[in-house]
Amino acid sequence: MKTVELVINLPTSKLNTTFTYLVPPQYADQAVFGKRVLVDFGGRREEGYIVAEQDTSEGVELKPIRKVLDSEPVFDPGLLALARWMAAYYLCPLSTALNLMVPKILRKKRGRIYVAGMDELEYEQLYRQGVKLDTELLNHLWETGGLSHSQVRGYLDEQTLQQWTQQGYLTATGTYRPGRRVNRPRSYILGGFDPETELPVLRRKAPRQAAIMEQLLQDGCLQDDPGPSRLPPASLKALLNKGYIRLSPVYATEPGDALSLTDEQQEAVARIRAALRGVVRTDFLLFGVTGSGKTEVYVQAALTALQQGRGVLVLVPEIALTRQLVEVFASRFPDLAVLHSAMSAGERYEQWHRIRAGEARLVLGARSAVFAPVSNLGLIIMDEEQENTYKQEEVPRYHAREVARQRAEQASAVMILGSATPSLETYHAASIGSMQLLPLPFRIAGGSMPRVFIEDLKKSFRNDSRGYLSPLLREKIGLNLERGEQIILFINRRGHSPMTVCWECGNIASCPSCSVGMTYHSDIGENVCHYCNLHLPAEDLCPVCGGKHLQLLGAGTQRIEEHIRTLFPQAVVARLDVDSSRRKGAQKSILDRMRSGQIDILVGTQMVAKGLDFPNVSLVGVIDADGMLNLPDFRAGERCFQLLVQVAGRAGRGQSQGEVVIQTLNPEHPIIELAADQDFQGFYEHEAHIRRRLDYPPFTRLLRLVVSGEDEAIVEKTAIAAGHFIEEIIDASEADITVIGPAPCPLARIRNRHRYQLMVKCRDLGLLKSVAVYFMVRPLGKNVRIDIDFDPVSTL
DNA sequence: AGCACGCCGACT
DNA sequence: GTCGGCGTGCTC
Repeated sequence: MKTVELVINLPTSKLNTTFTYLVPPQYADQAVFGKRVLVDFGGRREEGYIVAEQDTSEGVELKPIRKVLDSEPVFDPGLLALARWMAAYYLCPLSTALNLMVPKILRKKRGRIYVAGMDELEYEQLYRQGVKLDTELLNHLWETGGLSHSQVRGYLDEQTLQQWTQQGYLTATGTYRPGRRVNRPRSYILGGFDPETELPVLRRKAPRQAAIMEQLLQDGCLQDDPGPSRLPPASLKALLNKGYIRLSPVYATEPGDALSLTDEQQEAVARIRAALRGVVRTDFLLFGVTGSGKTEVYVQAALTALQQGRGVLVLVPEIALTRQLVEVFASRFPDLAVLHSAMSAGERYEQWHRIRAGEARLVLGARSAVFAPVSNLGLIIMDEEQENTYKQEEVPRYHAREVARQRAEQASAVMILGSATPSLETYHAASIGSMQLLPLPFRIAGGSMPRVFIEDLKKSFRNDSRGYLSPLLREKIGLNLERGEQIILFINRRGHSPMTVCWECGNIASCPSCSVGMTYHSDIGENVCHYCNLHLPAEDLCPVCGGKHLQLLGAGTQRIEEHIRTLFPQAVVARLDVDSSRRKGAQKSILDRMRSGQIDILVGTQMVAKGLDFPNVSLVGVIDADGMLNLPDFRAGERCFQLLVQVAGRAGRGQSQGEVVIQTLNPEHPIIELAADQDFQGFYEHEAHIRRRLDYPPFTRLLRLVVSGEDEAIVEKTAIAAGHFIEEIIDASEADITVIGPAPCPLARIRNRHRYQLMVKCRDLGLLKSVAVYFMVRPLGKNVRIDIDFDPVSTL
């Protein structure tokens, strides 16, 4: 008899084991690796993932599977191995990790199906207890494994159906057959076809195929768009089968005839190619300043892997902020599959399906694309590897970089991490030789690095206290406008102003459920909490004392935008932040207007710092560098450096020399000075020194425990108890573990939950895990939650 | 996750 | 004397 090993789809690590079920003969063909099935588990109906198929000698008492839910497998053995690794590394339920592999549309059941809530034997018992159901219906259900709503209605009225479902005699479930796939255009090219001999034959026997071939011979390429003008599918299929035509190849350019590459690019490409051809896999750090031509190296590496018949995965922080990279890939690789969050579930599924079917061998997407079902993976490229968006902040809290590294290892694939400002972890790995460093130190367009001015706000405030722009920045903006050049102003805070203070009672408007101030948003006239997104109307009078003297302190993008408009009424000003680009297409329209020169000054949050390439921008102003520097997070310095270098890189990408003005209260701060010099090496040494001394990553492993709950006293008590427990482990093992805290999180309360955190530092990952396991297996108490985060990126 | 089994406090 | 708290263990 056939049996299957199942992972039950319930979110507990306790179920990271498999259960064996019997496959009734009628399901033998359908119940295969990677599909989901419905089973009786612990007295109820649950879903299980098939992770192995076996045969067993008869006589073993096993429960049978009830139904096969998928029409096609949702993961392959490689992805299962990756999920297993995630479950072990991040200590999450295996089923939760497997869920990540399944496209969302396949997580929603379609076509409601009713199955019997009991088998024959169980029914006999019920019958003896006086429960009388419709035997004919039950027999039908047992035979077929499930009937549709209308079929069941053939036996029962709606009310009885509802009643029986409620009592558990019937179970409503469904299958995971997705909706219709969206047809997408395909292009075909000539296969093996000899017009001289084969065309006349075709004309006689299959005139429609002949017509297609004539068209193709004439144009060289054939586009088949869905819709009324669609080519006859049967003819295309016949031609494909004969090998006369082929689906258009994956790449447009031959790897040989690369665009002219610089020496450094050639060297990088050569080393990546060697690794792709070699036996020992290698990870690379492609370290290149903005404009140094990383993209072309990616493209060449991808071409090589595809030529070897291997798949390629390209990961980007966010599709919307990486449009230029996406466009390059889309134009060079017509069969690229793109996965992003703005797509409908159906569109994503269509892409997922193309990847799984091997139709698309190159996949580009954000974080979750690391789980795309690419087979025979040869290369993973991760652009802007330092970006925090690669870290998922919900369970499982994985980091796509680490998952990618693991996937590359399992698939013997090459990995390239690309950045102009690598994370400390990655650069450290490169400097100790566990990754190969590929430097691209120069801008290829020949553009020089921008000239950076550090403006001491203390000094300019003494001279002129008006507004948020120093006289220097104001003057430079004026000059730039006269020259008809564009300007980017960067302020890492959205909204109008982060603080509303009452000068009569001293009250500061703050969120009722979080321990943060409300940010005033002038466009909607509301106060917004940036943590729980609560909107409250902004009042004219103080809500506490009724006082009239409310003042808005500090500035965000909206206030800077208004300020600029009054200072430079002749200029066209636009704002780019999540608020201004929330409406669909709004962001694209702002960027297009910027590109075509309709906008003179673009004010924005870190969105303006990333990946934009506007040749006519010759001035970048950083309104407030200190806000980034003084966050209570050990990575604040690193983040500040990265943002400053990135935003500075927006200046002078065209002909003229770019200028950058950094406004700060701490002009001598090493991070500011190093960023002004664009001195990554200096920054690395500076920051690595601090991290080593304070024992922070990359010199140790970090585990963050957040205890949260509505009752602050209980939360504090639990956190302290947790701390004591860890201390005991430390004593017992005499290992080098350090515990910091417990202490209230910098954001001490979010959504009405008080939060305390503990940081556990230890070089030995195994030991850190044993600490975490304790808290996972045994939740500490009622009304308190403990969240576990390995390698946290934020500690707020 | 849900549910059963199992050992200690306030009550019809 | 019971009813019920949730701690521990199990689900093929």
